[in-house]
Amino acid sequence: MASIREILSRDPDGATVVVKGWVRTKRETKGTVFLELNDGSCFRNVQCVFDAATLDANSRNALERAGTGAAVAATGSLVSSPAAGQTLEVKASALELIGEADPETYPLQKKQHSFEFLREIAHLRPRTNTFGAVARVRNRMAFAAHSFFQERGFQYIHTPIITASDAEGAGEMFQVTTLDLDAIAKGGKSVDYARDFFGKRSYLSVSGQLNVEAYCMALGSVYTFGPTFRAENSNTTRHLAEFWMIEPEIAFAELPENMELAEDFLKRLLSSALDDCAEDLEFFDKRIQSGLRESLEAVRSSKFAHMSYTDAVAELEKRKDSFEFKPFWGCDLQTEHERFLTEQVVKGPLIVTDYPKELKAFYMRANDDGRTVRAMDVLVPRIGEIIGGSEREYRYDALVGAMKAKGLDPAAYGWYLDLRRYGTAPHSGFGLGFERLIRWVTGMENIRDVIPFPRAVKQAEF
RNA sequence: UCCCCUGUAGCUCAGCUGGCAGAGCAAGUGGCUGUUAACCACUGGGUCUGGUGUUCGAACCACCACGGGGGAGCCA
Repeated sequence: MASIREILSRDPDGATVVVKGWVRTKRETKGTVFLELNDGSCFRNVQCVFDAATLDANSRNALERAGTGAAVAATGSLVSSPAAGQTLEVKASALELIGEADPETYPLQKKQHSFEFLREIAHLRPRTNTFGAVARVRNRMAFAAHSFFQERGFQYIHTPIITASDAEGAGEMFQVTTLDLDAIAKGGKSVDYARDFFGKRSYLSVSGQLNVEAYCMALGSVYTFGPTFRAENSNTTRHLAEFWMIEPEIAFAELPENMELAEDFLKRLLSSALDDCAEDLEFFDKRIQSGLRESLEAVRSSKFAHMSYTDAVAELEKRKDSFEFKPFWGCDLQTEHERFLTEQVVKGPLIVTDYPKELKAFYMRANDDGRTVRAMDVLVPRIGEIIGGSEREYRYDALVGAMKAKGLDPAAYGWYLDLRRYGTAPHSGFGLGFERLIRWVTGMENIRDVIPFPRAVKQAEF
């Protein structure tokens, strides 16, 4: 059986084809019925044309009951279409109704639905234009990410999802337990984690970075691409409790090389979207966010701007009055600051480097000035921070000092410190939020609409 | 966690100062010789999110709960 994508690429030579898919719309005139089928293989539908008078009873009955959402198989010949709107169509001679969709109750109609409504039927929304396109782009972006790294000799490392380290320092964690919480609550006793599955408290990982650093110090260029869990009580269009993160880590590399990698990586992903998902992107450009393609094209052919945190703050201070939060050296860059820098100052992606050490994690390489670290955040217009990375602190004493300064116990990081004790070397890496990338590439506003089944605060349906 | 908005038909919404529950789309039926957001006509469709209160009378006012959205913080 050929996919609709494949069928639509053929010549209209009258050959017999069987199209299996789901009915998107049905249009009827007295003698002719038009059925548009989609099978998810591409954005476009294939139009099947039925002459009711020439159909046998079975097909006529199937056609009558084939409403929006029904699964059907149409048999006919592939011909060029006499009407505008499509070049090819299937002149159908038979229709089989595979799975009915009662039009009285099927929630999807042949009209536009709000994303809020579609979120409530997440199991059916992939059957819409928008969510089908999102899924295809998402797939392609994952493929492009692997291709990019594999072509450059990076090794894909599977870092653990469960961790017993409660101090990875990247946010609230979900606790994992096999203890019977109901029984413990009823018993009124305190929890004895020694009796838990791992013999101690354990959590879902908030980052694969610390683990992948170990493999970086053995295999050179490595990356992770896996699910990540954050139990933050954040309710925004850009946070999820469960999301996918890509984290490359490169050995013997300092910050400039890291920035170059991040820029090459993002450009490669954009190129793949523009070239490999042209049809889907055309839809996003037309219906979701106008000017999308042009802005992605512009990024692809631009050079990312670079700015130190200190210079960024100086830039912001010039326009102090236009901000709700007044910028000052040492402040965290607010959303409004990030947007100003990317959308007004550099009008494109911006890499901000060398943040005050107080704002960043313990593992970042300290600069000689004693007050900044070699961090780099990639900010993009509309989205804000899409990548957070750094050169890592590879000097044992400096790393222990940074831990203590942050109130962390070096003893809890024994194996991580071993990496600095034996054959340590400069290395750098970053984390890319995959869903944020998809938001950027598709123009979709809400991060819950670029992952199939979103998990967020008070939201774990489906 | 904080701030703001919102909840009325399957969907998107209107509903004035408190006085008989509305529209468009969808669905059903009929019509139409090729439609493509098809078109035309007709029909059915409601616990106005839930609770409590105020009132002769509540979709509308007050309070509480729940759901949805947006913004901020946290971050990827």
